[in-house]
Amino acid sequence: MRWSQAFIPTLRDDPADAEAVSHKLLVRGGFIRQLMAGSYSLLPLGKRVADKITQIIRDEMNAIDGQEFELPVVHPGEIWKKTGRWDNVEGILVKFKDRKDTDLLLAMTHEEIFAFVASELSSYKQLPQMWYHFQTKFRDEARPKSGLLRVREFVMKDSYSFDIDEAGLDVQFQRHRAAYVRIFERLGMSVIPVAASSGSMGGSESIEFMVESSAGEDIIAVCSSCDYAANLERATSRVPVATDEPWEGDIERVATPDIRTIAQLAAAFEFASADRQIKSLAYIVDGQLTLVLVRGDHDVQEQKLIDGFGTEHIRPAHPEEIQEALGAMPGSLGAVGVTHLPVVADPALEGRSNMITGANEDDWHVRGVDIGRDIAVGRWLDVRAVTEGERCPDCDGVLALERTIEIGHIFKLGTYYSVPLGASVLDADGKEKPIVMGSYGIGIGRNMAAVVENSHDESGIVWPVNLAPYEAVITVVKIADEPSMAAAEEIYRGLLEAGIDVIIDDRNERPGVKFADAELVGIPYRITVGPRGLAEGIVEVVRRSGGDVARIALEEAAAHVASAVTTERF
RNA sequence: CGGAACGUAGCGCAGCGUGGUCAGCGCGCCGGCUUCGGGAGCCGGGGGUCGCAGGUUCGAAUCCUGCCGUUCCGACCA
Repeated sequence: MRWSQAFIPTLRDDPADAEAVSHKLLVRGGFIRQLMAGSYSLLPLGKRVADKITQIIRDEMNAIDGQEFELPVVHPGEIWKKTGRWDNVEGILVKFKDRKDTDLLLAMTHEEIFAFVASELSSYKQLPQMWYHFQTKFRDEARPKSGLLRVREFVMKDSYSFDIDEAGLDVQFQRHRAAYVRIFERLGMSVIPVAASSGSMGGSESIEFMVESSAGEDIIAVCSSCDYAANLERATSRVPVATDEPWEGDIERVATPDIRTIAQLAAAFEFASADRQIKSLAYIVDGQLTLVLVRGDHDVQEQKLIDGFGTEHIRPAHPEEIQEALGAMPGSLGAVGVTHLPVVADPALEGRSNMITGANEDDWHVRGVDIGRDIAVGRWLDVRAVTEGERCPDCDGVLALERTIEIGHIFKLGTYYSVPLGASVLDADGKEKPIVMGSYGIGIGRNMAAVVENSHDESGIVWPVNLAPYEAVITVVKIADEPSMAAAEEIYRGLLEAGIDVIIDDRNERPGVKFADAELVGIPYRITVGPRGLAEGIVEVVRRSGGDVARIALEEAAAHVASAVTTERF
């Protein structure tokens, strides 16, 4: 490719509406342009990178016996009604009608359609199967942001496994896990697989693949000394066993005028430090007001409530609802003596005594509370958000919290989709059994952005050779100088013959402009050809990553760079 | 969905308070000359229904109303 003929619209200034580094650099480097909120056009450079990511994923999917499909992006509503998602998925699912007034939708994922195709399977002898495709998804996200990191329309590689039983699913799940680790390695990212919440749509186990980034939206807890890592949505930790000072006798009322918060109470009474308090939160769970108790210095992780109760219909109760149910306002709530409402408590409270909590009467608390004796806990449920510095649940290490981007996610689905869609086979005994499914996704654009988040400097993007839109650029310092052009053309031909993705910068621009563009775009190797070097028979080879400069004889330049590029590919 | 900000040339912005040569600047773009190893200089150009629609006014980028769009914080995110 000749740069003078290429459409590579680089910009000097950051786009005004970009915040994330990857967003700024991908726009400035001429990789993407926004069409509307959460929707981007891939320009030639962006398309080249996306294709390389796609090919790496395809390789690895094929390596675990995946078979590539291509399913439609517009689906009949009917199929989604069978699994319930037509009605259950709120907001992000775009529905519309065709001219015959048939309900249609834009695919936000493809479980239904793959399961529908899989209903053609009839015998356990045909299993296992592993199917995948690269296809556009549309999710009408309430808040797209950060360029390619969170969009509404995007291409995802999603694969689906089909097995006769859980044991088979385990195998496919583990194969995917290993394949994903290889994929992210080849994309140049150090990935952290973490245990994740599987959401409410079926599924027993899920692993998210996270990469550290300040632009990320997820927080994970990582152990300093073992391989424990989990999304904060389900991370756990060991809480040191508390030894409560003994309290003789019954609970005692304490007047606490105008005290509404844990901190105020702790400040007011020396016996009421936050870890001695019981925080009582009122949630509406499936329409039922429910008390959720955690230690005063702990916070509730709402996803744990959702997972624990198995419903997404959870929200904090309104003050009026609380007043009606408990006779007091938030700030004075407690579960002592509460038997008419479900009470859920975090295990960190188990066995505690001599605690203090709200009296369900404004301006009053009670002290001397023994959880086992005084509170009718209906269910112990880990609902607590882990915090930085707590002890690892698996070893003696300490947990650190890290902000991350989710770049892949694998799920065990079970029979959630196969049952309603009739995807079943006969087993060896001639009995009909629903196919056990798994689903596994990687977003192409988000991965492109994640790589940029992790690999850039002040000058621009630093692509790994595996993803670079061009692996080498030949920068002709002075195109009017005929020996320079001739030498550059010679190297160009040599690299093309060696199968290197090369672009020759033959623009009539000043050298500084070309250098800056090459760095912004992030091409791994730059060969600078100019009169100064040619006078000595050499050209310069600059490595984008690290900036090493090598002076190479003109005749050897193409072979030198071809060899460097080839050894870096994997 | 709650809160906030913004919308003027391809990009980045000023101008709106106190309506009237306010249609402007920088970069980019086109032509010319000089330059040419880190985002050149000079000269000359092209380019905008001031997001859209109403309204107020003799007169609206500027004031009022409505709408649309984009971004940020939060909620949400199979």
